[in-house]
Amino acid sequence: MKSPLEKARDAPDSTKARTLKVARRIFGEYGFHGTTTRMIAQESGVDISTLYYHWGDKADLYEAVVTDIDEDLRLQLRRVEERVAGRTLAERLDIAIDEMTDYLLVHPEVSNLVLLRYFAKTRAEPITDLRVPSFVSSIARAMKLAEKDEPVSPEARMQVLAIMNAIYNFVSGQEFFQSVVGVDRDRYVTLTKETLKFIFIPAFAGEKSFVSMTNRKEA
Amino acid sequence: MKSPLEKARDAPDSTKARTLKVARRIFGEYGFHGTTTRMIAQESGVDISTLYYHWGDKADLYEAVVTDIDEDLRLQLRRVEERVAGRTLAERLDIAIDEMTDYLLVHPEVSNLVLLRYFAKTRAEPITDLRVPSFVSSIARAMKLAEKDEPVSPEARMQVLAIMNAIYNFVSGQEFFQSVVGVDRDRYVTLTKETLKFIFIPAFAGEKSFVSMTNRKEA
DNA sequence: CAATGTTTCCAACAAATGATGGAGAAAAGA
DNA sequence: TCTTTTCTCCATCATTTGTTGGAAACATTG
Repeated sequence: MKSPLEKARDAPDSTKARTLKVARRIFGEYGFHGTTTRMIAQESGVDISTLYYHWGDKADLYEAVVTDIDEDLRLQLRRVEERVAGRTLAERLDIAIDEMTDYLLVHPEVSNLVLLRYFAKTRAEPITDLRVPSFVSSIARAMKLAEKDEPVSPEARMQVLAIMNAIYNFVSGQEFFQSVVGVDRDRYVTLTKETLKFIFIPAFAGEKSFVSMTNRKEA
Repeated sequence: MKSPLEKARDAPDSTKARTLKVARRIFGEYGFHGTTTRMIAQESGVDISTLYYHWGDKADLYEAVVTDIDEDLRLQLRRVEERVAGRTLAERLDIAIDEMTDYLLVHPEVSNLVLLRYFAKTRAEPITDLRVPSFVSSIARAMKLAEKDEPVSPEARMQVLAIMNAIYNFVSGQEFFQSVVGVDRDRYVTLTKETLKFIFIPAFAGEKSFVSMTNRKEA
């Protein structure tokens, strides 16, 4: 038995699948309260009541979007994980930054939605949780910041969050930051990757990187 | 002749000043569309029409909030700049991270509002621009990422944005990230500072930091 | 084909929300 | 004190927004 969400994924041309895709984009751009059901219906070329027929009320649709995005992100993280297996830490970071940046630039609503859930409250808190905690652990393990079968330390979790957030920020803030930096889109993408590597590779794979974080008092 | 905003700042107990303060907080928590004028009025203990009397319509009030926050942030950046003058780059980073983190934790609506303006569209785009571009340049100069009277390079701008965003994210995402990391608030604050230093000090002041990212002028 | 189930749209409603006019209270100025 | 100005609230309005009932169109099954 398939869940409604899985059904929508199966038939990508169906009205239901199309409305979900549009909802992802618009919720990602305007946030929960900035999005109206009419905006989604109109962009989908569908009557508003059709939306309610398929997805229930606005909060239900939003939950479906969050679940859908979480699943996409999980798959993408797994792909990257496979791609970097067996490499050195510096190489893994290099590849992961490239791949995640490229992926998110094609699906900006993913990072948009994640960031908005981090930073903006909704008046009636939605029920669905992001699967960020499990993603963070799995990335920390892939980076060998934790031993297999050992719990991932708070330090390692914070470091993973810092990396993920830095990528999300540059992707979702593209429009704004591009104008601050004063470059065109291609250059911005290149600069994003270069900057991320410039910052993170020394910290995790530089010469001093095995001096543990907590013992490091000076600099 | 004083602007209305300056007047509100002068008399911190006035209704007008109080409503602005409440508006800062609520716009920061819920974003523009997630905030209703009634929420602000109620939290301020004031009738809704009093709000309109003082500030004009919702967009006008929002603009006043943005301007107000921009000014606070500018002052804080200047304070930090003075505090770190004459030190080494590693020390400057160390101090700046501590100071900015502490400041933003006391005024979380500042980073909330900035981040929401980066990442969330509003249906009717507000007119006021954040003064981020000028802040970025001035920080880059303070970090000696650019020579005096020379334009600040795109590379340097990106690096400054990365630092600012990392701090903003950990402060504004505190509630969410704290639960991901599984620590109490005090520990989270400590971890935030440690993680930021762990990441940024090697990149900018570590041994390999003079291998230029492109053609970064060093200190 | 007939009958049944599914999908879509039109029209409408109720609540929430942004906004205002006007009366009175409070403060400032004469 | 009287007058004028500033401020606050109550009542109300118009629009937007979330949501639904029901009829028609379409598809599926017997």
